[in-house]
Amino acid sequence: MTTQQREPPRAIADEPRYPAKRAAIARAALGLFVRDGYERTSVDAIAAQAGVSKRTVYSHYPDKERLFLAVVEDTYNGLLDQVRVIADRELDRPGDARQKLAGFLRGVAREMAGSDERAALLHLMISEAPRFPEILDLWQGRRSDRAAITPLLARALASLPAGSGLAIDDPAQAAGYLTALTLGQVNNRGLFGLIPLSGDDLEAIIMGGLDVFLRAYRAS
Amino acid sequence: MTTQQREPPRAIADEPRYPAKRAAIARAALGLFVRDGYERTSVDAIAAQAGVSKRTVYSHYPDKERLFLAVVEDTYNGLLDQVRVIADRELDRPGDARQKLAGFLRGVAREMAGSDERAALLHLMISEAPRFPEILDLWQGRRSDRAAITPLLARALASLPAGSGLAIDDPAQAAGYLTALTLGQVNNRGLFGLIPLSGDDLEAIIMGGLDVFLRAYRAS
DNA sequence: GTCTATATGAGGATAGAC
DNA sequence: GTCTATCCTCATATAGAC
Repeated sequence: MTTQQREPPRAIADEPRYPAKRAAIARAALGLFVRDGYERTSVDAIAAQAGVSKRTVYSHYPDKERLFLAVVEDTYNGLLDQVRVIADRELDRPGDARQKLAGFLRGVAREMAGSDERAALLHLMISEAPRFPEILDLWQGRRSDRAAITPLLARALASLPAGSGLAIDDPAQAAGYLTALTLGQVNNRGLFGLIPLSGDDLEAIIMGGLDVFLRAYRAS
Repeated sequence: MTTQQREPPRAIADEPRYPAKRAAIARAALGLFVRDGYERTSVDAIAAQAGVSKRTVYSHYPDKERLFLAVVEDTYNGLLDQVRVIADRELDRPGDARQKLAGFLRGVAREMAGSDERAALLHLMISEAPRFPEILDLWQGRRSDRAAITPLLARALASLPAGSGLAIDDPAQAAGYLTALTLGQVNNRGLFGLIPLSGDDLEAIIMGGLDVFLRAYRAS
């Protein structure tokens, strides 16, 4: 047994490491899953779309289910990471409550509805959740350390200064209502990414809902 | 050609008339479709569940797609009919605005979330909408003469007397916000029937959302 | 990368029951 | 003459083998 000079990419049981091919597979799988759903997407089609052989797919992922869960989880976590970035940028900067909340909600709405794939991911998750308990866990934050949207809003609402003109006694509950009035409306009107919403639509929905919220919670 | 004395159930091309069997098929199909989704439900399973042969399924419905659309449309229309009944009972009776709206919204929420099949129907419609344009039409009211929920609320809001304590200049828009705060929340929290909601949950969501709405639109 | 084993589904067809 | 039970064909899928 001679010692090896170079370490070729090792093929460990289920997870060889050819990052480029793995990424191509994941991208192809995501695109097809969100377009056609889990059941109607064949591993053959994913391999073809990724430009690899089916064998290569199965050398990176043990089976179709785990490929599906992996790409959903990765994409969803990426979306939550983006939400975090938007929160850091918009919620902590100077300005009145309306400006801060509008900046955050607009940013998140554009992030969700702006890209077809991101928008359709939520639709895919809802559609397949009954058959994949892991997706329910993801949705409810039990499978990720990323902060979800409503808790971020709750924190922002809780930290509003006294002079903000708002009277919020239960920030978590209020954040739920604000989400329902804005992002929830985006999801419902767009049927979770099914019906494309224009930037103007998004703006009208977000700002209209935000103003209803502010009227309900204005200090009197 | 002798005239016939009795008219046996005629087998017209696609639609013979054995109402009992047809109903059994429709019931079985609905149950399996909402539980497993369109793709994972086989016509064999539907036939078995209905206690008929597969051939009989195909003698009542030309193919799986149209069976699916028929049961979805019938069930959805039945749900809208129920909403209409609740509206007639709750919205037109005496009482203040809060009582009337609460009665209506609570009734609709219970109708939607109370029965597993009714709740899961919305989930099924959303899930399969990308592949069935007819479902999008149904959802958007282009395929049925039934009034949808938000227009009923808009009419109720528009007819509130001046002394109601509410100031609503755009009833249609306000109805949208009220729906988002109440029934939209029910759908989002319960993931469209995926997560069961107790009666107490429903009550808290509906009344909380309604009170936010009333605060936002109170005459000042 | 192709080839194969195995399974499952849609939809049609045939033979018999009542 | 309509419904049931069964078989058949064709297409397509997963997963593994070479």
